[in-house]
Amino acid sequence: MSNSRPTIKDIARVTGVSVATVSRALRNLPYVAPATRSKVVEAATELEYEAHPQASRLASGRTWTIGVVAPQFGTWFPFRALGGINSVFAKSGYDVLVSMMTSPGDRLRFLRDARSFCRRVDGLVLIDTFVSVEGDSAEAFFDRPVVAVGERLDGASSITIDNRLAARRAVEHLIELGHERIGLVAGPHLPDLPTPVPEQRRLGYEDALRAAGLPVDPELATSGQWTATGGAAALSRLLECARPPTAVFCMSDEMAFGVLRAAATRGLATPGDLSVVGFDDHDLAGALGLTTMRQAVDEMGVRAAETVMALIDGEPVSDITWDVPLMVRETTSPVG
Amino acid sequence: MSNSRPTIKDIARVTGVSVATVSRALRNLPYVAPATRSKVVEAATELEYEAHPQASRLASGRTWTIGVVAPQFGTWFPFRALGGINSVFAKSGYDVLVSMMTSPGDRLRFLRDARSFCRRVDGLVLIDTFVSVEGDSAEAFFDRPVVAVGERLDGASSITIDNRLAARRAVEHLIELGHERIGLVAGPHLPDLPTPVPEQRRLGYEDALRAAGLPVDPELATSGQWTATGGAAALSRLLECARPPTAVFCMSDEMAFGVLRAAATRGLATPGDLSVVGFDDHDLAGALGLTTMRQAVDEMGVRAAETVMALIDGEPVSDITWDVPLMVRETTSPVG
DNA sequence: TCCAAATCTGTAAACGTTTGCATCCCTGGG
DNA sequence: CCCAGGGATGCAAACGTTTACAGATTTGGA
Repeated sequence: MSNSRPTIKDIARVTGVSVATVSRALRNLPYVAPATRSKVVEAATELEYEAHPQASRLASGRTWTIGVVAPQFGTWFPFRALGGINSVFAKSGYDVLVSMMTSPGDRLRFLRDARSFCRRVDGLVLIDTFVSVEGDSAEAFFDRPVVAVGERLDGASSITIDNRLAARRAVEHLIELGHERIGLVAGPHLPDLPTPVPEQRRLGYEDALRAAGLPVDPELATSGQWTATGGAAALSRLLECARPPTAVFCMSDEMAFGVLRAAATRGLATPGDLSVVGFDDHDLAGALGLTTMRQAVDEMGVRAAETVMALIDGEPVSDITWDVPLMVRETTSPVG
Repeated sequence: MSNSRPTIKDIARVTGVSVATVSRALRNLPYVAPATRSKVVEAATELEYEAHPQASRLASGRTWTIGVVAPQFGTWFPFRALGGINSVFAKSGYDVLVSMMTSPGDRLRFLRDARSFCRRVDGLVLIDTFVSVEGDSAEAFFDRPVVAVGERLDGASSITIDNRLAARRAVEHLIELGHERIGLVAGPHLPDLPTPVPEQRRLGYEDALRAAGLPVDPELATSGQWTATGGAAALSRLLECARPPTAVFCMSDEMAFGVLRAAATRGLATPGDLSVVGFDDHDLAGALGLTTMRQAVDEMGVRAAETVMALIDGEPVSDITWDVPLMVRETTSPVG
């Protein structure tokens, strides 16, 4: 009659043991006789039994679910990270619950909903959210282990990069090639997205210049709005300078793509007339030959997933700084 | 003492009614006196009560969760769709559980795990998965309402585009500009990803040529591997023809980006020497000035989300074909 | 005034697990 | 031979809701 799925009771009846023993046998708990265990396992496979997720979650308190919070507005970074995160959890038996913030302002909505969101998950991965948890530590506020990728958060493990150092390295690469007028295409500091990232990268840019004894010319720094279109516009502005740059450092690859495009439409050769270095190692960077700083986002995602599982298992909070290697490709060359 | 979250019993005790009444009051069920309801609601907000998700799921059978299955290998399309889907569910109180397929071969793993995955969700959105459900209809197999985006599935609602017609329109655009030698940069038909998409787009390409009385020259069709790098290589091959094309149609924007890049490094002007039209309207297409066929993925995602909710509410299966408008930008011009 | 229907509320049984505790059995050391 | 201790199992109480059912109360029409 009932073609619905078998319950633990069915297995118990078929094998002639109690539900408690079935439960223990199937979860590999100790104190189950080998013979009993195999009998139970056999019956379970036979009947295609699988524990009812909601029931076992209610009883055990474990949800076997990880919440991932990501911004929807930056498309490339979070998706890549999500891929890395997912690949780990798929193997480990965790479900992945995603919550996306559709606009920077959504951070507020998220914080308001956070407590109810948290009840559904055993742990949390925050990607580039830049939520600030007033007072409380993250773990206390969310009542769950938290790992943040791309940002640092009190009471949470974090997977970050050294934005300042990476930016400095990018600019040093240009300096080593002999460039002295180096433009900066910056991501703006959005008023409702309190990220220190653009500031850090700007400082790294200035670090490199100063260390080389070069002047920091404010005329050479302009905003690219974090978009390719904005990057194109930024280059136009830079080229109108009295002494235009021979190279530019862009805070993101997307902006660099815009710069590349704008240069091409103006008949400027890259890297002949203009060297360009980006930041991210976007999916398309390799194919388009863009020299850039590689942020290995998928690997960071993998690490984030492993870290949150470690936290759940009781290991202490940790901070990891990921390396950002320079990928030299075809958009940078000696000045000339 | 206990600082744990309040349960429905606490509300019942505080307000002096039974748990049943509390449950009914908070879920806006009928047969609750207005005075009682407001008293309960007040107490609930006061105590910051929120129903324990696992408990209510166990009791009601509703999970208030939607499963989204997406390929991880095509980065742009699924992430955009996920964004659209999420924006709807965030408002509707559904959680979004994602499962990503890390390789085309993962479709098999997914099918194996599908039944257990399904128990956690009320409905399913499949993005470009091309799973084939032997025999059963999708709804019967998954035991849940299903909507497929980018593909058609028996027993599921679907949100698709007319790939053949869209490709035809793209090529017609080139023909109208006077081009007669039109190359095709195709996505290959992967052996373990049974998608009809590349075949359909190829047919559309041929439709347009034939309708205009132009020959279909097999030398002008080559594979771009669905990647920018592959697109660049594809153009090299096309240019080695005895009579190279004056225009190319690419089955994806990513491949088109590669073509654009390869043209530039060869000193070919776009669109002066080579017109290019892509397919997708990738995030970067606008900024790079690529003429392309616009697949409004986020809107399709929104529609998919609405459709799965409709299915859950008992509405019948439906098929929607989404329009794919031509976005004329700066990579196509009259043959010269 | 009376009765049926409609509205409101409570009791208690699900939902399908997990787990603390008690029990029984077996083994081995003294 | 006895007893301690641990392995193996079962019983039954959670876990925190939802919901069928049954009373209780109110309403309205005759």
